[in-house]
Amino acid sequence: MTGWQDIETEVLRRIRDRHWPPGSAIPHEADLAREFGVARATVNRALRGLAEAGWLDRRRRAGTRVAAHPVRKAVLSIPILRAEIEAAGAAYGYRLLRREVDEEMLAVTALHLADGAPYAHEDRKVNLAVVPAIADVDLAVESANAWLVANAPFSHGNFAAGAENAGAAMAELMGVAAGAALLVVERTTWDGPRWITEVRLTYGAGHQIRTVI
Amino acid sequence: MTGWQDIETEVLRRIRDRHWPPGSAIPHEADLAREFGVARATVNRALRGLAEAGWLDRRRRAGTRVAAHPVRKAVLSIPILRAEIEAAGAAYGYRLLRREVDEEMLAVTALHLADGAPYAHEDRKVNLAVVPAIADVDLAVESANAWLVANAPFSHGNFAAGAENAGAAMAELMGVAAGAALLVVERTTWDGPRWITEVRLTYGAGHQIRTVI
DNA sequence: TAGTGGTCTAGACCACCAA
DNA sequence: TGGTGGTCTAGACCACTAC
Repeated sequence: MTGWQDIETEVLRRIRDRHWPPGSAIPHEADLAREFGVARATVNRALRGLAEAGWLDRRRRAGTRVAAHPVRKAVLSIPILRAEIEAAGAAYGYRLLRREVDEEMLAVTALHLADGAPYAHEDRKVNLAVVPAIADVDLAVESANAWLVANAPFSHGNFAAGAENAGAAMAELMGVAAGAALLVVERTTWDGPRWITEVRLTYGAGHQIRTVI
Repeated sequence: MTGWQDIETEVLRRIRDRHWPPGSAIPHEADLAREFGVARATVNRALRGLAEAGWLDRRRRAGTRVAAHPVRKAVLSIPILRAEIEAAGAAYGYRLLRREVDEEMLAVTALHLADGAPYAHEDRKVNLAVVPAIADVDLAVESANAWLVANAPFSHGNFAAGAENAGAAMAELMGVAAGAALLVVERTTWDGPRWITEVRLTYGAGHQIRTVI
């Protein structure tokens, strides 16, 4: 049996073998289809996947070439904090620190706990013009994080991760020494042209973002 | 014209509208094909994409359901440091700090510079049993980073990012105050079962990993 | 065991763009 | 303007799994 995954594997092998070196053109879909004895659509399925993964560059008329610099991509999943903590086998806890409404903006500060210990500090702003319903939610019970995920789907957003030294206040909240290096993740999300929320998550000492390549 | 992207857009709209709420089953491919007036393969193409993006859960016999917790995914591209620096419009510089061969392992420490300023510190180990050729490379000229990308393709790897306080030596190298919070990225890559390299990149103060969701 | 998604085929037309 | 990838079709068979 020859399926598209077999073809993908074989093409990838030829790229790794340098049988088809970086920058070189590989045979047309029609030729490969003849060689493997499958329909062109099957070859297309395999090559499309490799192109999406960054191994190939494909252009109409110009043909398919092996990418000069195979840019590897890591997929970073962005779970709800509660799910992240419970998936690690810890008990989830939540503490609302501050809630303020200023004109069309809701500002929330909260602490997420794992087995009672500080896990992440959440500093969030929400656009009330877009999600007015959150003004009526008791954020001491349900976190803005969880509510928004369930009730305010977004179309796209930005993601940035960096390192910062803990200030005195943050250090006390997170139970670390002042100046400790903490991982900070910032996200802004939009629903089409409308800005929904901006969040800044400061994780506890030693926390890592992990994924596979 | 009705293409698979139009169907993808429409299905996504119904999910966001909660016309098809989280956890609910959506019509079969055959029904949707009839509704949109296209072939089942076209519907399949659209739904497959949404499933890969995390919006849908699909199982044979069980049908297609809207994901209960739409786990959003960010795609993190992992470029070569030189390309990353030059893409930012800065001049790339490189300085080899240490090179040691111990049995079957090559250890390299180097500094990557952007416009002459420290950009990232690289601490790397390479398995010489898998890529013996790197032993003959003049790493003072070409970075191990660049050489490996071009000559030692890997099949998979791990990725972890965290924050650390700069020690005295690192602080001096990177031109920051001792104790400054720095972003540290660790990667291990494999070619099938064979371990290739393990690298630890310590970025300069304020550096962020950025992507879109 | 029956119903669902996964995949393949042979053919077709189209969009794009290098020559 | 011709060749290449992108997409769609109608039909078919298969793999998996809830029932």
